Amino acid sequence: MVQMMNGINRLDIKQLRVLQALLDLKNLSKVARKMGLTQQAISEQLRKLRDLFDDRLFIRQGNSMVPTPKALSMQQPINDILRQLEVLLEPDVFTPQTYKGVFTISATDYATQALLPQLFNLTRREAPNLKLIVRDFASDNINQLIAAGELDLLLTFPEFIPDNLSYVTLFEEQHLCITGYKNEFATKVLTLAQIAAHPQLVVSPSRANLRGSHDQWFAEKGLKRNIVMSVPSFSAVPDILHTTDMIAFYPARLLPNSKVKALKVEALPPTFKIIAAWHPRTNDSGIHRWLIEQLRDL
Amino acid sequence: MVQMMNGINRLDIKQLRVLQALLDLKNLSKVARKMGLTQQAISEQLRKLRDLFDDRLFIRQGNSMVPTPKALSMQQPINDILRQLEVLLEPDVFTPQTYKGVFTISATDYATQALLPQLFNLTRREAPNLKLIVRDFASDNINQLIAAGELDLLLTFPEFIPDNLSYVTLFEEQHLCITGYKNEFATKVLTLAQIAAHPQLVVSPSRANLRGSHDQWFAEKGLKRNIVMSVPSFSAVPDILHTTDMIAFYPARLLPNSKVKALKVEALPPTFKIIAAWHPRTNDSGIHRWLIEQLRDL
DNA sequence: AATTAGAAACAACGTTTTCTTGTTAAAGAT
DNA sequence: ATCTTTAACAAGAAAACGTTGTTTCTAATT
Repeated sequence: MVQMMNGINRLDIKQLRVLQALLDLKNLSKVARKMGLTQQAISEQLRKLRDLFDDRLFIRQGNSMVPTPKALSMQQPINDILRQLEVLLEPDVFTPQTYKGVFTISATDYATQALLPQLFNLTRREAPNLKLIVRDFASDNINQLIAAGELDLLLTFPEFIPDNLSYVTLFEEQHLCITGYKNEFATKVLTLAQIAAHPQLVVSPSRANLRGSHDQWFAEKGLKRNIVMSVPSFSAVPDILHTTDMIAFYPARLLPNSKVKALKVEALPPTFKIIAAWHPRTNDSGIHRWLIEQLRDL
Repeated sequence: MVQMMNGINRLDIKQLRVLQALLDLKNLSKVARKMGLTQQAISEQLRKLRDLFDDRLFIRQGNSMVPTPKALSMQQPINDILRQLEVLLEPDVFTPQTYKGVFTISATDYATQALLPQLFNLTRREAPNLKLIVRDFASDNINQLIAAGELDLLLTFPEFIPDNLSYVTLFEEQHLCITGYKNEFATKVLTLAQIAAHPQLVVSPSRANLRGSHDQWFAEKGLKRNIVMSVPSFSAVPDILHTTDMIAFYPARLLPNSKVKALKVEALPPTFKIIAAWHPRTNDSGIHRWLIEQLRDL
């Protein structure tokens, strides 16, 4: 790993621009004026270019400098390279239609069901060259993954995100009380006591236990829920309710569903928020901003 | 034409290499080691890059630097640009099969007939992307044209080329004495006196007059040629001889020709040289060297 | 919780590069 | 022949770059 001071390291973009201008104007003084420098400076750059390319490059012919074949042969490549450099420096306007890349989202089970189908649908149409990877939301090593850039976006509940991340609330969600569609329940409004007493199913994505997200809310009202079953994901709930007489609290956005129906209850549990969170380093990223914007508008 | 010190002029190839290496290694110290510099130097370059692109580019995450989306999006273009720069710096090996360009040859009437058909044939096969332009050889403004790069190569006689040009002799040519194929001449060897006395045609490309290139040679032998006609180009000679009883001195390389036949003469006029000449600035040009090589081998 | 190790950032200074002013030399143009 | 234009050469000023020395940050370990 020695400092190699031959070839590319001796070349400078400014020198390329000098060469380009010389090929165009064939006159050092004009190039100097164009670039806001003195003729002597251009002469010196030309000397270095000659040394570097081992070719005179331009031969003085009276009042104009005639390019050598070597110089002429470099014109096109130099123009190409300089144009690419300009593109590189242009502050990039994000255009979903042409954006090409892979984007990794970590989403909770709920977010996957409530948001991603529509998001996929949208991106297939609006950003056909964008590839999305969805990973399970594993709240323990989130920090590592997102810090290392292995995750680009989190779709989850506020309580799960580390506080060094940026985030926006996408929407508020309401749990409704549901049961299998053919279960015969009173059509009249149920009291919370009746609900609490009924055998019920909870979803516990993170830890497998018989505790539900609204236990606290029931407790405040002096009630204890009759939880008899716990599953790790929302997706199984309708199927289970369909064949049993259990009830469950189920996010409104995942309804309607042909296998279940909502029950009328005297009070609804507190709403909860769904947020999108990302690492602050991606605050200015076009793809992030666009995707988050789309998620908010779904 | 003000000195615009924003954007491309602030960027440096070395900085691009730093960025490339950072994207690869994600660690300033390692990049520094790889490039034979100190960590501090890389840090300073990164600072400038951040300023230039208005983006943090890399966020420190413990022992590694995580690239921002902006930095990631620049990886491919930067790799492309750097590779193109390397190609630019490689001393180019000339390969006729891929060479693309226009080459302008100024050739005398004779050279056009004696060399160019075979050269065209060869280049179509060996250098399919090379375009050749042939111009009449006008000896008075040759210097200007070749100095200005409007002519790449001259195919002519040594006496016509300015002495600041480089040249090689392609071959020596012999004039033969010819007449129309059905003319009834003695089959025995003709004396120079007989030739001189016979009505004859000369070719005077440059100045229209009744003087031929071998007048001097005849004069040395005390003879004066009976020149009765002058044409500006060799190509018309066989047609004219075909329908008259004239004779002419005609380059051996343009024979045989169905319309004329060579006569036996007691002595042949001096040979003459055909040279290829070019501007010294193109001494090292691949295409020049290749074409001249081909012409010598024809 | 304190310590340690690895790494980036900041600061000051020396070196190299680049640009400028001044001048010379070469090639056309008047 | 003289004048003008323009490239090249020279020396010094200014800017950029890289180095050593030091501080700050972060994560891993005790």
